[in-house]
Amino acid sequence: MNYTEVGTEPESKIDIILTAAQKRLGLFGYEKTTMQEIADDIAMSKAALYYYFPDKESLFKAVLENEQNEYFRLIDQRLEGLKDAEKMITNLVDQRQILFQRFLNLGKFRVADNHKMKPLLKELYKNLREKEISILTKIFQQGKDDGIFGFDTAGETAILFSDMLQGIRIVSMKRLHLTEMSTEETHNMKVAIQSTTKIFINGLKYNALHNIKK
Amino acid sequence: MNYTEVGTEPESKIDIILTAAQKRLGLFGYEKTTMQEIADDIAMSKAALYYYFPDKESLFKAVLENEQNEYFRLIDQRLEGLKDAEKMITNLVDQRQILFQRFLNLGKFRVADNHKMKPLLKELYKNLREKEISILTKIFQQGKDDGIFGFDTAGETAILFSDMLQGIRIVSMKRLHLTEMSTEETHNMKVAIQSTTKIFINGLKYNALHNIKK
DNA sequence: ATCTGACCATTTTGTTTAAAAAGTCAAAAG
DNA sequence: CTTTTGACTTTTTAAACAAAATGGTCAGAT
Repeated sequence: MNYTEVGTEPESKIDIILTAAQKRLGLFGYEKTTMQEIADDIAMSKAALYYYFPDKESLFKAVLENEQNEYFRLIDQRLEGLKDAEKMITNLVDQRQILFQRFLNLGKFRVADNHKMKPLLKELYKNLREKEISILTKIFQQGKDDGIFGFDTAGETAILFSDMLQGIRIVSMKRLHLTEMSTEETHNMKVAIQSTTKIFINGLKYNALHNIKK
Repeated sequence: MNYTEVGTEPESKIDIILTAAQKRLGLFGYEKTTMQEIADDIAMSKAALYYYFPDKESLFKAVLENEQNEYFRLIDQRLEGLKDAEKMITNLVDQRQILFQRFLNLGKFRVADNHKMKPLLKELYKNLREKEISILTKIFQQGKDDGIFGFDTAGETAILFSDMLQGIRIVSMKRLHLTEMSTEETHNMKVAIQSTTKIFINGLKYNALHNIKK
């Protein structure tokens, strides 16, 4: 099209590429998506893609970074205005669950064929974890300042909690077929995570009541 | 040797085979251990192994079942005489950690190359989990009866706790090289598990204090 | 009843070759 | 000057095949 669309922001070329790459990644995963296919999808030459991104990895890294930013944007939005540390935690946990669903659909966790993707994902995941722990640390610290949570250090507690959530997710996943995940199974996982979160929070409350530091 | 050793139980052939298989499994894992090698280790022909075990899988399954039985024997021993539910839980967690170390050395969790072992391990692991949950359920129920724990059902709580422990273990593992595990890293994992256990237990105590069912 | 060497069947591993995909670049288009 | 392209090179994957290794069997020896 040689005219600017009306009533909608003209997407930048980079965004067009990212969107196409995101679709392919979600449908087929990293290895089953070729640069040529992405180029064809948006009526571009493959060489043009390399004008915007130095290599395939950078392109898909950008796609995943987009996803990640969107997640933290939503988290901020959800936590905005909340004063109660417990509510903030449960909200974050819920949102995390939604992100997880998206990443599932996005093929991020298609463990089967992500041999090549691993180094890419590792770095990205590390970043995700760090940011999440940073948010959790603030919330836990606030809960301590308000006198409802008790623990030694907020940072360590945040790490424990984050790892625990991640662990339950993995264990739940392992118990079913990696290819599919029914709504019921998703629900069971959600309940498990919520129940454990509840107990964990109550554990911190117990500590506060009994002046337990560690 | 054609004489019976003095002062020591003459090991049965089956035990000799199992011991050799266990050593190899610990050093090299399932796939990197051949029946021929085991046979050579104990100066036997490969065919003789097949006289005692119908196939490779059965042999290694027997090895792992041995390990598992040993674990539960130690658990029973440790819990014997304990009345306090909290102490029982922490004891079980400690013992579990030791089992995990052994299984690590034994190559059980060498995720890298256990493609073939999976069906075998899956069944065995399911059994381990069920027994463990059964023990945990009893302990939790006792804690509830004693009025120190609060929850809806002991069984569900046991499952949550078991999955949580397993999850933390996996997450800790993932963060380091699969091939090696230093004593420091082992220690960190142990601390993480103990801390989380503490918080979980306190969460149940909190529930008891506040008459929370769910 | 226990064990063996020789044997078979299946899997795994290497090797070669062809196709596909990643990545480059000089030059064209606007 | 920025963006885009077709033609090109290099690297990676896939297929096909042969060779080696391994699991498993069996008649017969001890």
